[in-house]
Amino acid sequence: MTELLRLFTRAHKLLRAASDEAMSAHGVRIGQNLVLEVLWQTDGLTPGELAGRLQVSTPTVVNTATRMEAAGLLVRRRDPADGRLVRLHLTDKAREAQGPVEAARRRLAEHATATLTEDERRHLRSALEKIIERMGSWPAQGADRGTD
Amino acid sequence: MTELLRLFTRAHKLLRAASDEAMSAHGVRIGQNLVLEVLWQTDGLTPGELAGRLQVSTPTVVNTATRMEAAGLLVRRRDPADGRLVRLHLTDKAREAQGPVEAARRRLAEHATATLTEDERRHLRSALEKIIERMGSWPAQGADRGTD
DNA sequence: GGCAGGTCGTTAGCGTGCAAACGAAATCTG
DNA sequence: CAGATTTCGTTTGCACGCTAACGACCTGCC
Repeated sequence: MTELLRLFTRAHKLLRAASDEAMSAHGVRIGQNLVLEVLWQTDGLTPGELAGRLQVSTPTVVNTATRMEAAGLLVRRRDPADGRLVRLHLTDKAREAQGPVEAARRRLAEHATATLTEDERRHLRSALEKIIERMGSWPAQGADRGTD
Repeated sequence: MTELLRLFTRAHKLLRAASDEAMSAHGVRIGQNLVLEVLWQTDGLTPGELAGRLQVSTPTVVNTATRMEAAGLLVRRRDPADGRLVRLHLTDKAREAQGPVEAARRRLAEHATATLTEDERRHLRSALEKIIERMGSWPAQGADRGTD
């Protein structure tokens, strides 16, 4: 039964490594991809907003943003109306990476599930959704953040 | 399609956090669990052997072992026959944790999949195995990558 | 026997996640 | 209006993965 957890860990590690490797070719590391996916849709969010959408802690977003800034993927701008806020804006470089990065991820997902039938993929997706849903009711988990 | 990767990441994060939280109550952190699972079966392995079994890099095992040593879960012993080797031996504390930790993980796995039918769990397990199998053939993964 | 090269564990440095402590800015109170 | 409180981002310090560089040890060859 707990072997399911092990399988999960193993599969995730492989997928993560492959994903990182695939995106690195386009100047994007795996942790930055989450941020990009949101900012490609909605530019100029704050670290806190991003953290909420990504279900990640704010320091994680801040640190990732710092690395992305160093990598020339985004710039920080102080919100003129509220001096506490910082708005993250993508650079052209980041926008140009969208196509290639999304394509790379699509290829990866297809490769990983190549030996699954369409039906199996649907089942997998469904099972993952159920698990995610279910884990919201884990004692120490659902308590605070996560309002998206 | 790539949403499957996102679901995977999300589910893994939730499971990992819950797992860590569940085991921390017994003095074991999530990264240490992999090492323990192997050493509970076969005590006295070297970092390199562990890394091989766990499909993890040797430095990862070394660092984890250092933390586990500090936590009183294992001791390092130089191999008398081969001075390069270090053998990792569990302490009583680590052996006593086996029951509780395994029980906690079993509870977690059952909780996470509580809304899945037995059939769905089997499908999930099968899908994960196929993905793991499949990822062995990802370009940069199994073999070393040439200059392409 | 001694040195070259291979095989170990370790260290250093980085990316990615977390929680807790901190400082600055806005807002709410008296 | 001034002080307390709340709300932000950031910093700090930790866990856990990785690669690359290093140092200790063993082995093989002369």
